[in-house]
Amino acid sequence: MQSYYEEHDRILVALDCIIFGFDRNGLKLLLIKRDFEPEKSNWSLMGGFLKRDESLDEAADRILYTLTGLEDVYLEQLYGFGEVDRDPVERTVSIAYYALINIREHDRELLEKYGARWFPINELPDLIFDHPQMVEAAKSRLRYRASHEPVGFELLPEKFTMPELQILYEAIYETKLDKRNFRRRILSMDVLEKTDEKQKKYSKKGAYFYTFNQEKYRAKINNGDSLVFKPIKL
Amino acid sequence: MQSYYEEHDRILVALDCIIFGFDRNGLKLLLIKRDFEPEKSNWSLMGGFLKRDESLDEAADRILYTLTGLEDVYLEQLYGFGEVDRDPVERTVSIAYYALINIREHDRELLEKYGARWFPINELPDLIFDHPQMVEAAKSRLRYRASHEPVGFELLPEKFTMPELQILYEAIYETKLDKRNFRRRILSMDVLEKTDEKQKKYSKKGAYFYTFNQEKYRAKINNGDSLVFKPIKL
DNA sequence: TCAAAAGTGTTAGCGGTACACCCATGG
DNA sequence: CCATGGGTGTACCGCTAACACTTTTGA
Repeated sequence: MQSYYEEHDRILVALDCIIFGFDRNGLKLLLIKRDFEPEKSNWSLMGGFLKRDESLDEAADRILYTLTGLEDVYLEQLYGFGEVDRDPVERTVSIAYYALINIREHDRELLEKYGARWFPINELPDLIFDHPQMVEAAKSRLRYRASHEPVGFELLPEKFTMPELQILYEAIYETKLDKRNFRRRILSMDVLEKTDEKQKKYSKKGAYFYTFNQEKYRAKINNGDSLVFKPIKL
Repeated sequence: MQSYYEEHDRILVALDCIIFGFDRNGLKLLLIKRDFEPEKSNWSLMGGFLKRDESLDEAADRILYTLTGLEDVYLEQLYGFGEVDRDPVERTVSIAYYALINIREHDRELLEKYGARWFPINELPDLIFDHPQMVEAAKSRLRYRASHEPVGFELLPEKFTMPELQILYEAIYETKLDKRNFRRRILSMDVLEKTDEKQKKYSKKGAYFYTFNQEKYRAKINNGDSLVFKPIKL
């Protein structure tokens, strides 16, 4: 009975990406200047439409790649936004994804091409449609994830210092954390490797670089060592 | 530039509902016998297609109402499933929702009409398409929600006993809990009202009925009394 | 009177949190 | 030599988890 399928509405399925980055000044979001009507030249999340021959995840990857030139980055589906009037032109459903990328590693030319800019998370411009809701949902999901899994490292370069990691967590949770307790907690997870190198850019003493040992983490998880990453106080 | 929209693919958007119920024998899922091809007469989640003039939430409400005759029940969006070949007939994206309903309150005639049946959560028949994944996702979401918010009460009648509530939590977490610790924890939330009535069906002594005080709960939340419902050990 | 489920308190150990001083170095 | 940020240890408190007996009453 193919006809059961045929009598229903076909709808535009969009994808929108909330792209997080981080530097020592805090969390950032990558936004673009929309280059078509309506809302042309207003700030928007990077988005696109789902093609018939690609999965939702593939489409999200493609859209992120189009803007940043990055592949294999952390990308997680967030929520489906489907109010009838969310797009004034035509009925669309949008599946929002959020991405965590290393803010230093993206293709500057592409960013320019799309009129993209990094905005501090607390100084966002007005966004089109329901994009502000999407951003809120993404912030909240990021907080949840970061307290249960080591996603924070996706936002940092390969080598990072404890003070940097702490600044990141403070930015995600919008709170101050105690230096000693933070270090203890993170190190007790036993998935960081201390290097001998020091970061001397931001202090005279210098801070040791650490790396995240992904294999060690996976091994723990597979061992059933549940809850390696304990929730961090809000 | 309307044409920017026009050049893209329109796709069938489906919705599927994972419907949870509960009785003293455990968690149940409401499944239907699919009545059209393909996979006709195989077990399936209750589903339907999104109409152009309704939001995703409205569509999910409608689909749930169609099967159960219930309105205003707990219904939360779960995840968007969008593999290219998830439906062999035509490309569809399905947004899964899960519902928590009181297993005693649904329209038996409707259930019969759709060939629906309650299955114990651990004795599900083979399900079509990617529905097994959807069920797994729903179980995991339910566990998360139940440890952070008082959603468990959605699955119980207005009046319920402590032993019943405990059985429910044990079913959700698939674990045994200590009676004394459980009661203390639940009562410390201070949102249950003890009644003078006793449930005498299941024991000679009888167990007191309690009711959930929704207003008290909301008041607490609005007061910023965060984390009223402490996570329950896995 | 006894079987079966309901109800009730205490304690020990662990983990979270608060807290203050020394270290290394470049300017 | 001093200013700046990096690095370290301890003590208390509260919460979690472990644990066993009494109560009620229908059969």
